[in-house]
Amino acid sequence: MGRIRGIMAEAATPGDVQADKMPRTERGRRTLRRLLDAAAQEFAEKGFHEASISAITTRAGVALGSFYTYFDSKDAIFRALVSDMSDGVKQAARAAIDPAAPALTIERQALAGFLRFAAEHKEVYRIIDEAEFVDPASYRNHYETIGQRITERLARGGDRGELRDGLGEVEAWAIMGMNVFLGLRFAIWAGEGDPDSVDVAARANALLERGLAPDIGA
Amino acid sequence: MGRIRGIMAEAATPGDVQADKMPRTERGRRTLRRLLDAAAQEFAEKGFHEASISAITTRAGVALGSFYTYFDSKDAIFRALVSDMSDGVKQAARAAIDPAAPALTIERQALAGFLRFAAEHKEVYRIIDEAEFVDPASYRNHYETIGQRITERLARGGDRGELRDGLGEVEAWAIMGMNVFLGLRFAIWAGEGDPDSVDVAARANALLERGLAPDIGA
DNA sequence: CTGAAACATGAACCGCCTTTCAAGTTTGTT
DNA sequence: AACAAACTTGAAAGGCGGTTCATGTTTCAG
Repeated sequence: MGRIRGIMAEAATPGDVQADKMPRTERGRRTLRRLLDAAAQEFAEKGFHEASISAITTRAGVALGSFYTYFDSKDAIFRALVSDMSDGVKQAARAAIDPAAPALTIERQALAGFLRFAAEHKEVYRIIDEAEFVDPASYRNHYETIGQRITERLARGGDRGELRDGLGEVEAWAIMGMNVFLGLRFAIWAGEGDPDSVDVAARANALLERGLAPDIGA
Repeated sequence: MGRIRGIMAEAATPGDVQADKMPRTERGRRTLRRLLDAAAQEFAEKGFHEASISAITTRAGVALGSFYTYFDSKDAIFRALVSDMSDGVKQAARAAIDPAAPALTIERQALAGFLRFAAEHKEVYRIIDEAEFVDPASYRNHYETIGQRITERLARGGDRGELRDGLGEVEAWAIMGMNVFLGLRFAIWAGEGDPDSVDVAARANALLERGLAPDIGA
């Protein structure tokens, strides 16, 4: 389960910290992991600006000064989290997909996987969303990467005759926006009487399959 | 064009400020308007936390202390802006719609109107988005209200036989997410070779009309 | 014209939080 | 064992920006 698990519960991976700050002992790796876990919680609960480094170090059970052994700044740890979580979202989606399935089935699986992931990792959702303001480049990169992947899937579906030809970036972003907002409404803000992931994904998929039009002959 | 125009170029409306802070003279109304305009720019450029009240008052050509004649806090002026801009978005969408048109046409008009509005008022987009973190209640209220409106339109379309029956909140949020992300990608982040509002709205509408499926007999 | 209310001013207060640093402790290697 | 590098520590520096306030000016009703 890759990097999310990595950051959130196990070992941190190289890309997350500047090279010169990478820990070289077991103790160092443990401290780094604690800081990242604590930061994920703190940022998720308070948001970037309300979160304080001293609260992060307290949560992590580490001295304030130790923070700067691993990160150059508050921004740096936030970026590390975003980068890791972005990878996590992508892997969760990929893991939910059966690449051999028909194009529409793939989209349904991707959405259902995303909804499940969002419900289980609300903090990921919030942190990536806040990156729009704290670390815009990462935010944009996150969605552009996902958009590309969907665009490719649509093209492949077209080649196979399972989808219309000529589908492109517009349709990909439409699908992505659909997925993100359904995640916000039915995973993050989920309420009592709301439909579950599977139902939501099925309804959204019906929309993708035949649009809003009445059934023929109905 | 209602409140956006109101805040952004003309008179401020009562709901935007606490009752006890409402200006009672012409001079006061002028100062309030300058503060709101300056704040819109400042928040859009810097984001809520990087924005400073002293920068807002400088922009507005007003003394620092005067700010507190009109607003209790930095949060308060942000909330006032969000509330106003939220109304502005809704009115822009409503203005773009011909209520007598067929259901799908209405959705296309709403999207095209939104895209045009977003392109012209990028600051609105950013400020409302940042409300997710600065003023979550307003953010949620904004999207829930819009979601309701779309839900109603879908139900009416169903009644008229122009759309499938049984469309509801899931479909409404799917459409809303689609619209928001298309706005982000093709209005806010618009690049050189990108399609214009009309093309994007047309393609999105085709998606709503018939989904992704191949044309029958193609 | 006049006085009270509305509004304007900007220096200073205040708390908060990021970041630094010099001194100490632990780890791992030779 | 012994030493260098890695790591830890928490006090305090250093800034910054939101908010207050006492004083001065403008507005406008009577």
